[in-house]
Amino acid sequence: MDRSAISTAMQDYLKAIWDLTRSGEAAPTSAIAERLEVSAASVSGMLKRLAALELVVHEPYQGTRLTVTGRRLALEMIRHHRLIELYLAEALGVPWDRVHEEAERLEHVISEDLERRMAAHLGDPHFDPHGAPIPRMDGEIPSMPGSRTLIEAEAGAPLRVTQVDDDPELLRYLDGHGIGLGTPLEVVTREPFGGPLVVRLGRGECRLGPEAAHRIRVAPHEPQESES
Amino acid sequence: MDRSAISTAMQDYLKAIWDLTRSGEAAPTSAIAERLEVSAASVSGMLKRLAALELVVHEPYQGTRLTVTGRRLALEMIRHHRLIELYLAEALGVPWDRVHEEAERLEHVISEDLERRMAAHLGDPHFDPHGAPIPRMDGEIPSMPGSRTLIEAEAGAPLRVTQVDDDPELLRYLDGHGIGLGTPLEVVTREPFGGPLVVRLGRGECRLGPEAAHRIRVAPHEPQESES
DNA sequence: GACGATATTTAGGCACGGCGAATTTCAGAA
DNA sequence: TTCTGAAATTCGCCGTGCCTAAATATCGTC
Repeated sequence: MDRSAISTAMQDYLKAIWDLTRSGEAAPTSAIAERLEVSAASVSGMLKRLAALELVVHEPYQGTRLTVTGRRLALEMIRHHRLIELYLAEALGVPWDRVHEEAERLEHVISEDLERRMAAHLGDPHFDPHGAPIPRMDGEIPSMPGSRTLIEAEAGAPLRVTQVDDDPELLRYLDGHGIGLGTPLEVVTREPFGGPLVVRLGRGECRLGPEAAHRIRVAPHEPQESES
Repeated sequence: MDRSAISTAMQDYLKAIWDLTRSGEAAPTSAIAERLEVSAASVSGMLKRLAALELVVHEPYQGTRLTVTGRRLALEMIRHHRLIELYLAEALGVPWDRVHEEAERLEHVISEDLERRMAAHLGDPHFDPHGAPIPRMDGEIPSMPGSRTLIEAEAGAPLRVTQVDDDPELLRYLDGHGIGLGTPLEVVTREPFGGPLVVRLGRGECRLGPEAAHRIRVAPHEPQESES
């Protein structure tokens, strides 16, 4: 079973299911429908087709998981997507708020040969322009130790941005505040009840709503050595 | 009318019609069918749809031509295709016998922004890796003065290869004989009645069948200055 | 004016992916 | 336990897109 045997719509379903099952929970039909902006009826129909191809295990009324094959195909598409994003940003200077849309179309049509050439050109990178890990060809996913959302971060410690959501609107907002991947910052105060979060950026300060803070991940700026 | 309004199949029909009408003659339905490997009935059906969109003028039983809009779209795809071929060859080292296939899929999905970035990266090139002209954004097509097929070339004059057909099998064959774009050569003898053509390549000689000679274009190696 | 080549129309097939409405199932509250 | 609302599924259907074979029509030529 290889990717040319399934439609791009199916590939998109697999990607969505992979993402929704990251927590370990089976993906609810309604969540898939919301993600892909289609009706629940459409999702049920597609899940039946994917199950017939043995790409997912669909437990009626209980949710859906990927099979080994389904996971392999999902990761192949995600790998394509993130490699393309990074390639476009690095090699062609496409701004980080536009790479996602372009990659969404390209990911379905590049050959494995081209994928390898892009990866080699970039030095087999581990993270895309938004800090998301690029799955390796063997299915392993690089990790970023100590990474958590800005919401979860403690105040007063030196942090750096490790990952941001790829929503173009958020990315442009962050651009406007001088926040990018690797930007050092520190949580100053956290207002309760959904109030804003104040962060120090260089010599300035900046207030971020909880919506944004949820979609930014950070890690300690001076990572402590840990004995293995 | 922009390209997102028409399917990739329609885009392929427009490309084929553009190529078949280069001579000035309207494209016969059967020629389109042969080119795209579909039945004549399919072509008639598609031509009706393209005519309804005012992309072609279809004179029943007389052949088909592109409208101004149809030509614009056809050239846009051809421009994409050839730019992508060159980009893949130059930036990623894809061998010239594989760029066509990859470009055939990519040409339908790249954005205009990406097209411009690739062109800029390559220095706004005029010819693709097979020597085919890359249409400019304004619709002009770069020309290669003095270019003709190897079949038409006179014996004894210094020539250089300016263009080759993009058939992968031919390209690999030429690779095997050390013939590439720009390769200097000279016609030694031409056998009549479909016999082979003998060319001098550097210090060696090589026999080419008429099939190959038809698909290779050459120009004088030392172009004479002509007063304008 | 008849023939062969070419083209078109007709009628239909099939894959795909989607939807609304009706129905079923589940899980938690009463 | 029974009810009930949310979630999921099934059912019937639609529309697009592209294709085909067979029947029909047209063209150019002898």
